[in-house]
Parts: sequence; structure tokens; C-alpha cells
Amino acid sequence: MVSVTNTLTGDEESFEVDGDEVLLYVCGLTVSDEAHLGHARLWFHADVLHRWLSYRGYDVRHVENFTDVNEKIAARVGERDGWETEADVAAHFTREVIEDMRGLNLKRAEVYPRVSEHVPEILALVETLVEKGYAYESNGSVYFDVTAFDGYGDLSNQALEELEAQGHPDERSEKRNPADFALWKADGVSPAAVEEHRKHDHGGALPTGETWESPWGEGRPGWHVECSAMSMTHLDETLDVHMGGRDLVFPHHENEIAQSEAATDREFARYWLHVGLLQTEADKMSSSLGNFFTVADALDEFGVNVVRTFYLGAQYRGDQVYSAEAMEEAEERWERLERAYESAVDACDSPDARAKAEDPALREAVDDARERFGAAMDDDLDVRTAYNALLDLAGAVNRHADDGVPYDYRGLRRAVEAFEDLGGDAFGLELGREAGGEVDLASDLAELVVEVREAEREAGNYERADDLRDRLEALGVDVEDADDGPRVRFD
RNA sequence: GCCAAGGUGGCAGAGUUCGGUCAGACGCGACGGCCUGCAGAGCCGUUCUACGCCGGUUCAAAUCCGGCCCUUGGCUCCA
Repeated sequence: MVSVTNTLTGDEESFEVDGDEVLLYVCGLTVSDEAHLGHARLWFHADVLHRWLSYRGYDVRHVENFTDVNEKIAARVGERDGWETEADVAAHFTREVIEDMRGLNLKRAEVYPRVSEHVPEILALVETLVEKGYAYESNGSVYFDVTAFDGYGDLSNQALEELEAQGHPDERSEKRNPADFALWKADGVSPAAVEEHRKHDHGGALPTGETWESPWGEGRPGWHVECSAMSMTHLDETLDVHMGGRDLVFPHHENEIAQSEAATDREFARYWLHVGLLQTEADKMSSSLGNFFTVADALDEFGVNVVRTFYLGAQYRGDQVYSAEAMEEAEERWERLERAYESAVDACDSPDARAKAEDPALREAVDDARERFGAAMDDDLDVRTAYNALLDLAGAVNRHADDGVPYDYRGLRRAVEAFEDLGGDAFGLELGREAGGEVDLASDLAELVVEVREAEREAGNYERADDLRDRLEALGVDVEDADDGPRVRFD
């Protein structure tokens, strides 16, 4: 039985849904800039939840939006050639984000809806809210009346009277209550907003972003309403899981609940899961601070498995600190796991693996690892403890290999399967993945050099052999001399 | 100011729901040994009296209660 921490109640609750289907909505990214490791942490933990629920037999319907209508996006129009419209800028960064997601080995969502293609649904939702008396028009904008919705503030434990005004100062005069929030904003993006978000002044007329026709005139959808409209369109009026960054609890998710439940009279989401923020030693990772480390850079430098292992070093609900040391630890953990996996595969496939050999310690270790992994994941997705269970299995495999031949074929086979099911399928790590075309040539060449080096070693020319090893290492090819010959690894 | 999440070893990070079996989980690092031409990997072992502070309840507190300190996030359409 899986349990998760529900922000709605603040408690860890057992996860129960009707039937096998899980409706999962993830508050995605505003495509106004390159994605950094903080954004990816949310995608990653949504991916792990998706994978684990699938592992436990659920049919996960995962929807994750891209916000492609936003002041920050509009503000960048004209910054580069080809960025003629808000849609151009959004398309550019959407493409990059998708590339990042592929690089991170994330399971695909069922759909990645964009705000720009859901304006009719948004307008319908806003109209419903106006008709039901939860929203009102003012100067061509439409605002949600927070006093009309009973229970506003329940998610974030905010008391209405304590709330300060939401939104920009210039819209406050249009609102009945300072805490009311915009569902629809009249006209295009204001010059002030463009100035605020513009990366640098590049001359030319200030962009206003796209606008759409509405019953209240030309305008743009508010931020909060998009998630309600898109999740209802692609999933249902009631979601099983709504996931997002902890920084969105208030006001974004609070507002989503208010407008959704006001419109449908049904519970909006049963489980609210909030992912903690990624921090550096000094600051929160935020594009506004400019100290971010992009996903693309991290993948280049460390590779997907080390990045994923880094994320697997801390539970989703807490914050995580990014540092060079943390990445080094991730690298150590990943390499230990990968080596043990390869060692298990090699031993399993060797002629010395026998049908009647039996190592009870190894077999028991496989059972233990599976049990501990499952228990840790079921317990609020405790990925680090689960990973440690795999590392313990790595130790058992290594001990078995150290004991020498004959190898316990069945035991090793079960160990390999455990690594693949848990590390591969559930964690999304690429264990034993075959390299592609160019890498094949590189590996053939490396093999050649390794053969030459072996000849030098046979001849006792260790200085020459060491030199070859050093030079291979400098190229990202590690050579390790094992009892049965050299083993080659690529960084 | 208000709301929320946190504070556990050299680092990282569980355990707190339901007090005892909990403190060196597991991992990384460090140190020593085995193995190796060397290195690496692997194995074995060692090190280190870590529960933010102060009180309270109790036979017993990392865990419950009260107060305080600190960090982070939100209240600025930032995951």
C-alpha cells in the first residue's frame, strides 16, 4: 500500500483511488527561459511517482502543462531574430524543455497541454464562475471573489483577513477585495510588466503578447485558471493527484481549488503533493536570481544517470541542496550500482555460472533488497532508502563474485532482474544500456588501445602501460585491471 | 507581521504518525588491512558519546506539551 504526504491535511495518508486508474496532474513550467535543475526536480519526482504507481499496478494518466501565455514570455519578443511573437518565444523554449525531458529519461505524459490552445475552455470556466456569482467583471477584467468561496485558504492555512493584496497594484482598484485574483485580464501585457521582465532593452516597440476575444472584450487569461481548465479538459473535474512545487501552494494552488470547486461543486484534487525546492548553498535556484544550472548543462556534464541519482538522494517533500559534493556523491553511488550490475551480468553469463551452484546469502540479499525497496517507496516515496537497498544488493553481488567460481546462476539472474526492475524501470536508470553508433566506434578504438596496453604489460613495460591508461582516462575511458583481464568503462 | 516546511554524525539522509526493541539505519567520505607490478574496483575492518536551545509530562522523550532561536518557501502571476 502506497502512502503519500497530502498537503491538504498535512499528514501522510494511504493512497487509495477507485479502480486502477490514477489521474495525475502536474503543474508544469512557464516556457519563458531555459529550464534549470530546480524545475527538473519537480518533473523528476512526478516521473518517479508515475513509475512507482505503474509498478504497483495502477494505470497512470499523467498530464503536465506548459504555460505558453505569460508576461515573461511576451517580454522577450524581439530579443532574437525569429522571436516575432509571444508564440515564437514560447515555441523556442518549449522545444528546449522537451529536449531536456527526453534527456532526463522521463516517462512521457499522456498529454502536455498549452494554455494557448485552451482559451475556449478557460473562457467557459470563467463564464460559469460569473454566472454562479463567484466572479465579477471590472473594466474588462474578471476577478474571482474570494469571499464568495467558503473554504478559501484551507490548503495553505491562510486566514482571509490576514491576506495582503494579490496581483499588481494597478489592478487593485478594480477589485472588490484585495485578495481577489484575476481570471481574465483586459487587453495585452502592460508596458510596465514588459519592462519588469525584459532581459535587456533591445529597442523597438514594447510587445503586448497575444490577446483573445472574450465576452468582456480583448484580453488574456489569468495564470491560475489555466490549470483548472486544462486538468478538467484532459482528465476530470476531480483529480486523484495534483503535484507541484512547494512555492506554488499559495496563491496558485489555493486559487485553483477555489475556482475549480466553485465551478463544479466537486472536490478538485484528492491528494496534493508538493515537491520541495532545490537550493544551492547560498540561494534558492531560481531563474530570477540568475544562479541557475540548466538541465542541459547538467546532463552534458554528469549524464542522466548521475543527475537522476542525485535526485534520488532526497525525498520529494523536503528541500534538496545542490552542490559539487552532492553531485560527486551521486556519481559514486551510481557507479557502485552500475559496476555491481555489470558484474552480475558478466558472472551470470559466464560459463562458470552453474545450475546447481547455490549461494543462500546472495539469494537472501535479493529478497531483502526487493522487500526493502518496496517498503521504502510505499512509505511516501522514500527514494534514498530505496536506492540504498539496491546498493546493499550491489554489495551482496560483489561478495558473491569475490567468492569465486562456480557462480550461482539462478541467484545472479534474480539479482540482475531486481536491478533492472527496480533500478531500471522504477528509477529510470539506464543500466547496461548499449551505446549508439558513434560510441561503438569509440569503444572499438578503445579496445584496440587496451589490447596494445595488455601486450606492453605482458612484456613488463609497465611505464608504457600506465601511460596508455592515463591517456585513455584523459579521454574519458577508464581502464580497470581485473583478475580476468581489463575492464573498460566510459564516462 | 501572518502562513507553511525544516533543524539528527565529517557530508548526505531515514526514524517523529502510535514514547521503550533507536540512535552510529543505509550511503558517501576518511583511515587501516586483503587483493594488485602499480592504480582502480571489490572485499574485510576501524574511526566518530549527531537528535537546534530551554523547560515540562513520564519509570522512559529524537518522538508528546510549552516557550525560544535559526534556515527555507509563500503572502511580488518563480517548480
